[in-house]
Amino acid sequence: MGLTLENFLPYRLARLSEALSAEIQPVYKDAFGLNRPEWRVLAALADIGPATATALGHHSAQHKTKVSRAVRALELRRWIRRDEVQSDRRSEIISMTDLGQRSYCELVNPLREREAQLLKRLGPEDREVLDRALRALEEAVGVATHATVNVPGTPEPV
Amino acid sequence: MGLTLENFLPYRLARLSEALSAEIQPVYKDAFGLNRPEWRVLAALADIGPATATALGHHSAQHKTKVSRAVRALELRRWIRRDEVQSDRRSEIISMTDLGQRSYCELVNPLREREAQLLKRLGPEDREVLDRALRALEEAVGVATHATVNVPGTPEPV
DNA sequence: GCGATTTGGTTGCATATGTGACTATAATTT
DNA sequence: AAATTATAGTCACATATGCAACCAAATCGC
Repeated sequence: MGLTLENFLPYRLARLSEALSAEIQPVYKDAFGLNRPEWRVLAALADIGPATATALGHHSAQHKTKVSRAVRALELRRWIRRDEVQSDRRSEIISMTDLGQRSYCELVNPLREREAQLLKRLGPEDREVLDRALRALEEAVGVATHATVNVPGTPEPV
Repeated sequence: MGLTLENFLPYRLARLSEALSAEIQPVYKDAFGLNRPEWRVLAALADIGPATATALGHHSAQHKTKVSRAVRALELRRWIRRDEVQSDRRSEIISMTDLGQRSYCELVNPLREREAQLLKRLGPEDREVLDRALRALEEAVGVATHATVNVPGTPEPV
């Protein structure tokens, strides 16, 4: 009759996600005082290079208000810079400053390490399997940032 | 140099979790006005039967303040009831009322359906693989509610 | 080329959540 | 058994977040 929370996929994913996040968070939070939206914007910027806030939001899967606030905070730190774009004066191109670059580099290694430690707890084939499974799920819920085919009935998760 | 958000496990899980949650949420939110902590407490209660708030928190992987607030809200709805326990007057045993039972039943079927629809988008072997992968990860981050062996170096998540 | 609509981004407000302090009771220590 | 410590649960407060309204600029439609 019941549904058994333990086996309920959304619950399992949420629980896992929180656990992983709790393992990762200290790296950007305790050492640098960043919050998650800020860390993500920075990472997105490193991934795709100078871009508009909207593009960063897409690439980091975040609501535009989160991006807006994160961008302001990172700008105050002088980790990023905004430049007007003359062809469209509504938007601005966001890019990392040198300081931002350096900070990101300091940040990214510990993060990679943590992830590696995590993955090391899985066997090599488990890592394989996990990656395939996640890819399938991402496909199924239409969450792949790139190469999204925009299936008709699927509302964009913004 | 970069870390490629797309391939960063914590990010992938968080994104997936949010997407799934967004698919599930309408069922308990729009139709019943429940929020996630409330839904989870109810589900936990259905899973393990009458229990203390602490036990429900463990079983639903939620902070005690979330549980506390959810319990109050559900009590106001008359979906659950609290009974004093004479052997320990600090805690109280929480159980579902008849109304709560009925409501839960109405709730659980649409939720199962949604999950089924989701899983249907994966092939049968993908479902297999996903389950195995998640189990491995749960094991790796020490998040299994039951049968937790409490590995020495692993701090309890709450 | 002017009104209507869309898009990029910000902000006010209401809600959600975690932390730490707190009350009350139970268990442990001595 | 008195004193200490631990546990169950609640609450006040600070922060985080999403929604909706908003502004400004660009695009569309005729």
